[in-house]
Amino acid sequence: MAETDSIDIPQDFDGLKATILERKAQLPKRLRQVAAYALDHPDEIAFGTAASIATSADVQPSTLVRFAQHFGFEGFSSLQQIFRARLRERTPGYDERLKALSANDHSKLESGSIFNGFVAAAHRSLDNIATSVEPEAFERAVNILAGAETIYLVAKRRSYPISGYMAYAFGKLKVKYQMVGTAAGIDDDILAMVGPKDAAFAVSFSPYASESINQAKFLASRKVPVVSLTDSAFSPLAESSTVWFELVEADHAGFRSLSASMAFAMALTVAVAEKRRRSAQEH
Amino acid sequence: MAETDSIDIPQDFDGLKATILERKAQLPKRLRQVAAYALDHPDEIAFGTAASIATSADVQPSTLVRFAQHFGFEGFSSLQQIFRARLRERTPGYDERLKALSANDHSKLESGSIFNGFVAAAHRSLDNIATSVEPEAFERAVNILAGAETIYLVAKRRSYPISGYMAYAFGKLKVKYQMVGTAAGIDDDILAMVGPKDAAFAVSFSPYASESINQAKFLASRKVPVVSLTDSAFSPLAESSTVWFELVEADHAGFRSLSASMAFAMALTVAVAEKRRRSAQEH
DNA sequence: TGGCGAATAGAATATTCATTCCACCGTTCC
DNA sequence: GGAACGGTGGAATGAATATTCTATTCGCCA
Repeated sequence: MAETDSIDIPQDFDGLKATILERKAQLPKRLRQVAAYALDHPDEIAFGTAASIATSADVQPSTLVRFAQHFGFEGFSSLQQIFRARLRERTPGYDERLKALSANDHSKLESGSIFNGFVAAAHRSLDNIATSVEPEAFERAVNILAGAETIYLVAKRRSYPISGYMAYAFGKLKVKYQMVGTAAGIDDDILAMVGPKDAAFAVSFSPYASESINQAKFLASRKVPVVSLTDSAFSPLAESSTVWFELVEADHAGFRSLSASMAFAMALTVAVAEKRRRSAQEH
Repeated sequence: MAETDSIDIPQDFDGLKATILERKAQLPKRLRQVAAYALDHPDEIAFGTAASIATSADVQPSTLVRFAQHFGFEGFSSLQQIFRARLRERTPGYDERLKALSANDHSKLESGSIFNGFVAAAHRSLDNIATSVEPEAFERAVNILAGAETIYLVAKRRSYPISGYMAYAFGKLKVKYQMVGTAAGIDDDILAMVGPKDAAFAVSFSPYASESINQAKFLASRKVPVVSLTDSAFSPLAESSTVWFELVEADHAGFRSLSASMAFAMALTVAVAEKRRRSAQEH
């Protein structure tokens, strides 16, 4: 029926928008009406049903289908997917960064796309963290750790580099800390020394290392405040935590980024040291 | 039937999330499963159908309805509205988003500016890395490490988390590696075993840890190819390296980010494993 | 004015969907 | 040990949906 120029069916919202604007002049009355409505109310298209949209746009449902088919889509539903994808991907700055990435010539080489992928994932993670971490909670976490005598760092496996960095930075900043879980066996001895004046920072992402979870539980049972960083509100870590942060790292090829966690760890570390410096000055 | 406590039906996503977390412990198995999925994949709930979501969450469609009713909603559809509203409200415009960043911002609170600073520094680092790393050099580095029998990881202090991550990832990927510099004293013994079939990856940023430099020199003298990551063309590490990458991390308050280095390390790790997998398939 | 083709409206249809219902299972409480 | 109960899976149901089909209208040119 309609000439299915399968070559130039718009694949994303920007492409669709461009195509619509291009052909807008040649469009029949009702289809133009739909075009205008679609570009003015993209959210409605994304969420509404054909019937509800038709009513809003003062058009028949069948017109929507014809509109979609006119642009090469199979039907209204597949057109709608474009509008939905637009809302999904709506991570700020994401498009521009991706374009900048593909502009360099990494992708030409075999390993290049892997490199690009991880840089992009790191960007996404960072975009995400800025909105997901609540300033008040962060402030509370800083207060807890700044008030502690010794800060216990709990992290295993994939999270270990994070506590590793914090250990280094705390050392430089003359903040007393103790890593839990470096060498096997002595963890219990270390944990036996904790007191209510101390505090802990725990990091664990799915799949959660059972030792970290247990150690956090133990600390909580000893009335030691626990600040934790994890990837789900349902993380078993959250139960044992006084303050916890949900941080979903973007991934590439199944390997999750660590960039957001690292940035968080750095900020927390420095903020704690800064807080201590200030309160020391006051006395 | 279900006691419709019409007073506390969550009206927005945040309220719903709070309610879910509150009752999480008392939830039956399947409902908890749905709860976890819902909070971890809100976009899927917003756009998917009950059937598709049920499949993804490994649950029956009816369970979704029961879940919704359990929280006071009439059915799944009305619950879904909450998730859709969440996407609607997300400020779509780019400039609006910037406004949101500074308004919803951390900088009001004491520690907030520190947090923002580190996230921004991480972004800058990542923006930087994409242009400063040459694809050809990256490809060469991958080839060198992929061809090695054992990969020696050299990093101290601030760089240690990077090699720490690589060690974890290499372990998962079944790539033979050896960390140099974990415990004091045994480094020499470890290095005594290196052969020309091996390769090394060294990381060191200014101020360069002298041990890392010396170990890299030693490796080079043994004809072991060294891939290195450092922050200056004048780095003493560069002299001993077969391939080296200059990577300047942005800093906040004098603390340099690690995000770019981490992204680089991940990319390198996965690219090496991928290369090995492919060449293994060919034979 | 008359005729022709594209465009449209609106009913008809087939599909998909959320919801309901019921039988089964595992616990808990007499 | 058995009854009661909340939780669960899965099929049945009826509503709602996108799409198709056809009669009608509209715009255009002779």
